[in-house]
Amino acid sequence: MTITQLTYVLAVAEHQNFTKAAQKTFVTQPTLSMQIQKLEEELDIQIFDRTKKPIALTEIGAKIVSQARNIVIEASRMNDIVDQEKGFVGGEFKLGVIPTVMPTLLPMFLRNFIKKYPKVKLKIEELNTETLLEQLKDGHIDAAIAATPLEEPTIKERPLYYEPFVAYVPEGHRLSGHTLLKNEDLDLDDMLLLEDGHCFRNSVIKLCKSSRHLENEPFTLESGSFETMIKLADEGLGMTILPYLHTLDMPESISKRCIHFAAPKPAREVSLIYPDSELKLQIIEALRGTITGVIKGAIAFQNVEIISPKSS
Amino acid sequence: MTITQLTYVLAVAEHQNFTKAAQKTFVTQPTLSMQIQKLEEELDIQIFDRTKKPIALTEIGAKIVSQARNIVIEASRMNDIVDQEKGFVGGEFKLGVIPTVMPTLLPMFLRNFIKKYPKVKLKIEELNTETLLEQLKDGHIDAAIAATPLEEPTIKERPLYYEPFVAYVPEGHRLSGHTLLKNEDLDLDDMLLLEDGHCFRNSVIKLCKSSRHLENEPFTLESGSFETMIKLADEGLGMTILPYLHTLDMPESISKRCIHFAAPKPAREVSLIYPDSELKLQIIEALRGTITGVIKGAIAFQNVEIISPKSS
DNA sequence: TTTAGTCTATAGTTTTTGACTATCGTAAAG
DNA sequence: CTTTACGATAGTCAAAAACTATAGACTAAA
Repeated sequence: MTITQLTYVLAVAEHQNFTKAAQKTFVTQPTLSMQIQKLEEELDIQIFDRTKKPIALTEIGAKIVSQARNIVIEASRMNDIVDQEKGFVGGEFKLGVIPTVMPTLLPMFLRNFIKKYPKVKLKIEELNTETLLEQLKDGHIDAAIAATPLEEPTIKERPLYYEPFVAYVPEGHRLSGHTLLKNEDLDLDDMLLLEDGHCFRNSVIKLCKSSRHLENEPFTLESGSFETMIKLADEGLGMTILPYLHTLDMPESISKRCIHFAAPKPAREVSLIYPDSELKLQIIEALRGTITGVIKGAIAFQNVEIISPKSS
Repeated sequence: MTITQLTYVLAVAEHQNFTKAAQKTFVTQPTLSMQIQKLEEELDIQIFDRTKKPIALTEIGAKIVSQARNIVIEASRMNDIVDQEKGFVGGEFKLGVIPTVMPTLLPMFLRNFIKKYPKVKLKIEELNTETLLEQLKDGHIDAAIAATPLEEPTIKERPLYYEPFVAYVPEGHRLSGHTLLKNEDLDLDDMLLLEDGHCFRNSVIKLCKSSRHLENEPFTLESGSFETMIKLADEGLGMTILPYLHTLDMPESISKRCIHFAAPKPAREVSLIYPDSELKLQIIEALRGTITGVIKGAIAFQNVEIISPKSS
């Protein structure tokens, strides 16, 4: 049994296809076939059921794969140890980011980060929280930025900052003219929401405690971007809630209609999350350091009330 | 990096000597030298400091070795998984046993065990608790039988049975003639103890709560075997405490001088202990099953008070 | 019912590497 | 100053891991 064989097994288990797995592991398909056969022979057990289409794991195969993953994770941690010792922070690093954080946070720290850690090949993907968690668990991404707390048992959370919610209230709206809002002022009925799948949507729904009817809305308008929602609000279709950082680079004409909440301000906790295998911890720490560094200038610590992103 | 290389590293780290490590891993010394060099080159780090005599780990080397151990343990667990699936219980298994349990428990279950699991090559060694724990931690033995609770963080305990203490009171002793004893009746002054290093000694000292002077005894007689202690007691040098199983195969002439304790009987907890890596768990389970099976016939469950073996 | 396409297994070959024997170099011990 | 102990190096061989080419099985479309 070799670590290489185990990575082959993991690749096949993931792609359910020898050919694709071979590409992903940068060997030819026969190589991969033979090595897996050899491992099966050595353990004297069938890992894959090749009669099924697509190829499937046998019962014992599933256990083998799970253990193989442990071994491969432990093995790759060896490099982490060495890197950490050398003070080297580099290599490929895949970061997932939720859509409502992506456009505001990224420009703030990315330049700093790649300057400070030029050897890290950062690959950033925009994904919703659900997909983020899946991909963290199966190792497709190394870490992610998401709204927390998520209370996932195998995922660790390191808070980065607390971002207050800000209300965007168009002219003529019943709340227009207020200087400070309270949670009780909100009503789901005239609230424009992000489309389903955004965790920010859940937070806003939670915020509107006075919600009368979560289902059976006669009609609702939902959009995928805050910019659209602001436009819809200006059309008189209601108000909306924005995360604070989104309000920073707005033209005066729009930002003047933003109303803050009274303390404790409702806010979302934005965290760096990663699997508890803690691979590439030195890069995760580097990311966290950079982000908290730049964010300090933008968000002063305030008296906040954290709104959980979890639905229900 | 291969698993083989890691086992070589572990062997060298353990023996602090390439030649011995090579013997233990069944390869020649140059093979081992080269593989370790190759690993050091791959990681671009020095694992061993070869200038020191005997050879020493570098600072980073110690971390590497620790992680190598993790990987090798996870790898060997792969076999466990396969064995468990096949219902196969076999292979070499090293069991440590404390001296005061060895002669009584072993004959009771050994025959049963090797009959039921003929493929297990059981290697049994008599060791004191301290050595037992060391060797469990560094993997020299797979499991052990010892008096518990030990409260070792990395060691798991599975109680096998509770063995009451029995007093051996020679003719003419102040307690002779009693039918039931109480803890308060005991006095360290006329108590014959096993020599230092036996955990049973600690238990007995704990049992004699009324001990006046743990140190500065004018003179004490200590022996390594219960048989000697019985003889010494018969010579009028005091009384002694025996574990219940020891009293079972005694001639009537001796057993008639054994006095039991009143409930709750002081007793020792005898457990199967093993590292929390839980390697060879299926053999450990097999052992536990066999022992608890045979012990049921010998020790009825009774109202007992557990005396910890830890010397406080 | 062919036929083309998709996948995995097999055959044959080359390259890599793990292991061996023999021997050297060096540092501590006699 | 030699001897011994121990790790490194050189050179060789065999096992094994990789590759290319292709066969065989199965699916789905013509």
